[in-house]
Amino acid sequence: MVEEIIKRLEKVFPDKLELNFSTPFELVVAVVLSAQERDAKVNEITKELFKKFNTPQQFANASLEEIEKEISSISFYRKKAEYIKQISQILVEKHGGEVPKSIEELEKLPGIGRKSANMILYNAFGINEGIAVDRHVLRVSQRLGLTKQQKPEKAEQELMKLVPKAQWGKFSNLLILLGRYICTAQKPKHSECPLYDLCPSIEL
DNA sequence: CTCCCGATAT
DNA sequence: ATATCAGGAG
Repeated sequence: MVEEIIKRLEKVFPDKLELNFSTPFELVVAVVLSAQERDAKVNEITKELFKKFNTPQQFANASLEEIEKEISSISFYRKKAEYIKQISQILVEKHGGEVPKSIEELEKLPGIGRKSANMILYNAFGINEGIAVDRHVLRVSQRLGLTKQQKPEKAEQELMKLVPKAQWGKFSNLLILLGRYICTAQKPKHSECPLYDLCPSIEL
């Protein structure tokens, strides 16, 4: 079931995020900005933002106001500016300016939770330590009958048993795109879905 | 569970 | 008008 899902989705979607980034650190910033926000919007903002600052050192030295100004059209921009500055300071002071490659260290960063940590590990470093379960992955997994859990952390535990470890990151990336474009929250586009015939939610 | 927060789809 | 959006912290 899961193998078939991945096989079909791979034909339609790429195994990557739609967030633009050129370094692991840029991905960290983009992921923080993407909370409750659309990727297109984040990309609009990071395009200009990364011209001004794109290293932890630069963000750590920037004032909160400078950062806020660059991202003010995004949701929760004050909190996000604060997180980005704090993360930058921590990376400079405790990680030699590098993004840590463990889920424990990533989760300690303010504004980075389990979902973001998983997303960064796979998409920056190719590491499969967990499955990033966001709203899309949760919704699509439930509709496909892969889990009935309502909480992302619980759903992740169940999904990790169903999906081969080597495919965790890919699975998440593919389900996000399916959820974004086809298996949408409202009015899912069943007729365009590559998983139409194996989805238990359709003939209800 | 509430707050953070603005843009956009419906 | 208002519901929702690639969450996380307190």
